Amino acid sequence: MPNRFAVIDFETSGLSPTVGCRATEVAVVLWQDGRELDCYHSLMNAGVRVPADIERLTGISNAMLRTAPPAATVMREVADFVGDIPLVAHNAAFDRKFWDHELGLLGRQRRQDFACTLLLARRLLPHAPDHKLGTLTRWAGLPDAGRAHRALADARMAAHLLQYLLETAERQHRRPGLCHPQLCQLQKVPAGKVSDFLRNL
DNA sequence: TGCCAGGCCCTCTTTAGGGCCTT
Repeated sequence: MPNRFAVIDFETSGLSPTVGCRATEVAVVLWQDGRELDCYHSLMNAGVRVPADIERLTGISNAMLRTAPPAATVMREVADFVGDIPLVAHNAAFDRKFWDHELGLLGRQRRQDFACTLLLARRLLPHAPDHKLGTLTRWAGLPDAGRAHRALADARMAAHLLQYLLETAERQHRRPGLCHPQLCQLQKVPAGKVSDFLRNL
């Protein structure tokens, strides 16, 4: 059975759907056995205005969104693309709440858990300068995937980081090929118990 | 005009506070 992951990243109009923020761009990288198999990427028009500071951060302008496909169309496509493949994101709590919210607007529900490269990096890479996606990418010497804070580049960076984390677990703890349920368990283990947890898997 | 969230994790903690991350 191949070890497959759907690594997802949203760009949004703000930090939380609970205050009216919506997704503006989504990308999913289908990652299997250390390489990208396929990807989905689209801007999405949810009918919200992007604040100027977020326009500057992401480079996604309101003019770009006016001509983007409707959010509902994009979400149907990306949900069908992902299917029941296990999801991964950097700071998954953020992407999970937008995934759940946007699917909810379609009357659909999430079908799988999220693994989080931020939580995993805090456990497996405790000596990194910090655990921002960009910092970890540079610190670990991972490939430059393009402009940061665009969904496809960030999803590709997170996919390479996931691979680096899997290889770190293999190199440091002799645990090859951790699967998604094991990653979801590992990300909740107290930082001082990582070696014990991996040894006893 | 400026601000808005929330889960995780550490510590000067646990009857709490604040930094880290995401946009």
